[in-house]
Amino acid sequence: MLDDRKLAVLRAIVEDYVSTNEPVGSKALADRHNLGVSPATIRNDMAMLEEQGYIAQPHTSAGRVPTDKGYRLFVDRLSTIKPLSVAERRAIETFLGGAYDLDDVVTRTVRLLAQLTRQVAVVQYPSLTRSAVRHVELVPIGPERLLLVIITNTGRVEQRTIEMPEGVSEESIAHLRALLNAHLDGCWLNDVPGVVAEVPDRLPPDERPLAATVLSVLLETLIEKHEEKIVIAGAANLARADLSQSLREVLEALEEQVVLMRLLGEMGDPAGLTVRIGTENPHESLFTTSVVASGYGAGDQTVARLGVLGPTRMDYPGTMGAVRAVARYVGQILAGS
Amino acid sequence: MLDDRKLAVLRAIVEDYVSTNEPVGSKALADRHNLGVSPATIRNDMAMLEEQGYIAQPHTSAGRVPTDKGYRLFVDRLSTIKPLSVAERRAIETFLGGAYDLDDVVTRTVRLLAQLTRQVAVVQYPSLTRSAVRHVELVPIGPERLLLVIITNTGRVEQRTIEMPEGVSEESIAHLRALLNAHLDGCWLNDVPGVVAEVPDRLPPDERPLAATVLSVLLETLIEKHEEKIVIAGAANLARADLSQSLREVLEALEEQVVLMRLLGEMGDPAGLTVRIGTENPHESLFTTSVVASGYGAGDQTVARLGVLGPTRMDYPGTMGAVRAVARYVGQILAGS
DNA sequence: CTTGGCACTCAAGAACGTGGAGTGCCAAGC
DNA sequence: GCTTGGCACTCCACGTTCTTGAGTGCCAAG
Repeated sequence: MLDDRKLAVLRAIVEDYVSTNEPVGSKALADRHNLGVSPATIRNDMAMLEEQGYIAQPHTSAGRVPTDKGYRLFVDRLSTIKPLSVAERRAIETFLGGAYDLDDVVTRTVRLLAQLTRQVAVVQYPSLTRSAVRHVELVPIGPERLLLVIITNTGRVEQRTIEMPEGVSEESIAHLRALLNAHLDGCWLNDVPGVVAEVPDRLPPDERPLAATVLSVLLETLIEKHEEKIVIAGAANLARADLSQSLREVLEALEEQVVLMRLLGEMGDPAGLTVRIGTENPHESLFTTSVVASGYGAGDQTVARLGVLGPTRMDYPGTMGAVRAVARYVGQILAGS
Repeated sequence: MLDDRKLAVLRAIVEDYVSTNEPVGSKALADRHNLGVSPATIRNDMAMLEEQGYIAQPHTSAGRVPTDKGYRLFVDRLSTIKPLSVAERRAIETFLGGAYDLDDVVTRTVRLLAQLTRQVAVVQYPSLTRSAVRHVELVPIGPERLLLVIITNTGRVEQRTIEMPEGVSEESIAHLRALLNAHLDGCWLNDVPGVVAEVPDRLPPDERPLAATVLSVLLETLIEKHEEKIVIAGAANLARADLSQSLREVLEALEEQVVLMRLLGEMGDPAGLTVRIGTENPHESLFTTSVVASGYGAGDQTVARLGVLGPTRMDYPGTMGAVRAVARYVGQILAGS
């Protein structure tokens, strides 16, 4: 159905369209790529490609533009991920190497990705649910207040202040802290609720009110923060790409946490690269955009996702290379720290 | 030079232009506002206002548009800050009331402000330098690591991990912690370096290496985080306002931390409302925009700033009302928590 | 199957006209 | 001296028309 030459034509169309942003005609194709055939032949091929839905004309007597389906075929079968240049790799290393805490890693990553791809970058914080407790701390601050700090093995630190019942002794607090750490150290956050349920029983009755308060806040924190944090950068790059009328919709969508979550969350393969093109996206405002995303994490394990969003008319090989490289490098950083 | 009627005309021009987004002519003015004079008279007044630079025509035979100077006069002398409606006040209270930690307060505030004004909102985190230490905590995590947590009276919590020298005992850590808290509690962050300098002298020699490490990290944290954090929301509102060609520039400017800092930082009166119009802004990309900002803080003391950015063609009275109200309310929240 | 030729289509841009909102100026009126 | 209606003038916005040229589909010959 689609012989090699037709595929070559499709590839050429995608490449030309991406670089020129103008519908590409048969003559231009014959000139710029040496396909070894005449424009007329290419026209025949194009007619067939159009019939099958891989390309379309904005109007009669205009050149062809790839459809979502065309981009999909291009990504799946006609392109190879483009490795980064040495300079780019070096830039990543120096830029991310200087980070000194998780916040810093994440913000640097998102900016780097935006700059590298010249598109909108989206990075999800390492998820709590896929992390384990490294340490729990209870710090009295003032007579009736306590600070609860939870540190995870992904370097994330959550804190909440707690109003204490009156008349709680230092020892009770120390005792509870010891107990919590004994039970929770290394515990997957998913499992925390189960483990924690039995803690009050092991305490003397007079310490139970404190424990109840602290535990309810602790669980609340884990659940509420389950709503995971996402940062974006490079929104200005959207203005460069001429999504014109839909630009505002896209910007609005990007400000909704929920949409962003779905954007990254519903990607197929959790570890590898995923590309979602145009109408494949989960939200109507993003039908004119594509998303290239990847999981990342310390070692093999995926703890969160990152990616970029841009017009469907996007340099897929380059973008995919950048996303993959950044994801890997962030993984190394997380593993090493 | 400018009698009352001319000022009334200017006010009417600003109001009409803001609401219609079209150059306003003498006839429209006479119709919509009852100035008690004929269009011809208004034309004379307009000629004079133009001569003095308060208004301008986009081209001959078009209506008039306020200049930056015109807006300035309007803001300074012709308008009064518009108090929020009861519904709006209630919305602020319920929306901000539910916040449970500083991060939450700040993100809710910025979103609220964006929604209320339908513009881009900018909120600066309460600055460290203008805060005081409330508590310092040292938490051992793992055999060779320590977590340093600094809690300020503005609710901000900073944490850093520290690589420990080997063979440090629990007691040494507890000792250092006690000493730090004794010295630093209530201490202005500005004064921390001075206070901290003498701490090592009071320790037995074998605890000094630990102290040195911890103190250097502590100081580093205070200095580095001096670079203050800013969050924005509502960028999509920029697309609605038709800054058209400059939209991209504005978006780019908003992504630069430095520009944002200057935007809020260089405003005059630290406590009250400040308005900066068009070319009064510190960055060329923002010459088509105006900024309405205010300090906020617990009690009287200003610990940071917040504000909104929009086209110069902006509803100043309404925006100023919203910014002032939100700033006050955030102040109350900070004071109460 | 490929290719050159050819008639056809249609968006984009230039050229042109025109309607109307808005102005400045002037002379008459209060 | 300020205000006002009248009036000529300007010039943008908008619609119409024409032209141009890139690009197509089809066909008959190679």
